Amino acid sequence: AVMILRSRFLDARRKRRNFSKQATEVLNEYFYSHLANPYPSEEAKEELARQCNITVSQVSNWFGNKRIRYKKNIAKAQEEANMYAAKKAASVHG
Amino acid sequence: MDVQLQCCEPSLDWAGNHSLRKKRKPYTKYQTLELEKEFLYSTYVSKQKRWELARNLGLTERQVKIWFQNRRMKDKKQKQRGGVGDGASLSIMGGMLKEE
DNA sequence: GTCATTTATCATGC
DNA sequence: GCATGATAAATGAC
Repeated sequence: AVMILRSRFLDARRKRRNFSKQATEVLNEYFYSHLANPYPSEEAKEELARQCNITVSQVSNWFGNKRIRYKKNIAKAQEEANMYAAKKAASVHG
Repeated sequence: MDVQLQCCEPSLDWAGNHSLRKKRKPYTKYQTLELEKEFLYSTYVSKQKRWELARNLGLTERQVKIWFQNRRMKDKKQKQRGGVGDGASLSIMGGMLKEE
């Protein structure tokens, strides 16, 4: 029980703040200019962290979330496109 | 939002299908509590203890092993982050106590 | 073993 | 109500 209380304090989710607009801009700029390989090196992460005034871990978190969510949106958009393409094809032949 | 359409170059090899991966399944409070309890005694678990934990908690030995690995990483990360006393005031404690 | 990830989930912001 | 940042399971490189 005591352990749970301590974990509540250590859990930073309960005090999450959105990054500044400038920070998000810097991160997005790097992400989309390295879209072929959006995996910044440790040095690049430190530089990004310095520019954005956040920690290296936060930079890693941001890129992790960005990659999976970007990929998911692409997949969803593609799925939607295929669905409407199939619907159109069916209506034409029907 | 990531509504930047792939107009020219959809060749993102890094976005490969890892979809055969086993889905993440959160552990129960009891499972986590027992694992944390054992972690207090030792951050490394013996093979014998690992077998017992797996059997008692309905987990595989691999899951117990990986839990301790992740838990050690979490512990290291917390220690790097300057310990427990991060300026949290005691007044917030009251709100937490009645949650459990 | 560590450690950077992937992925789902959690908790919060708005 | 989702967008977003952080964390919890799970994998794989080394």
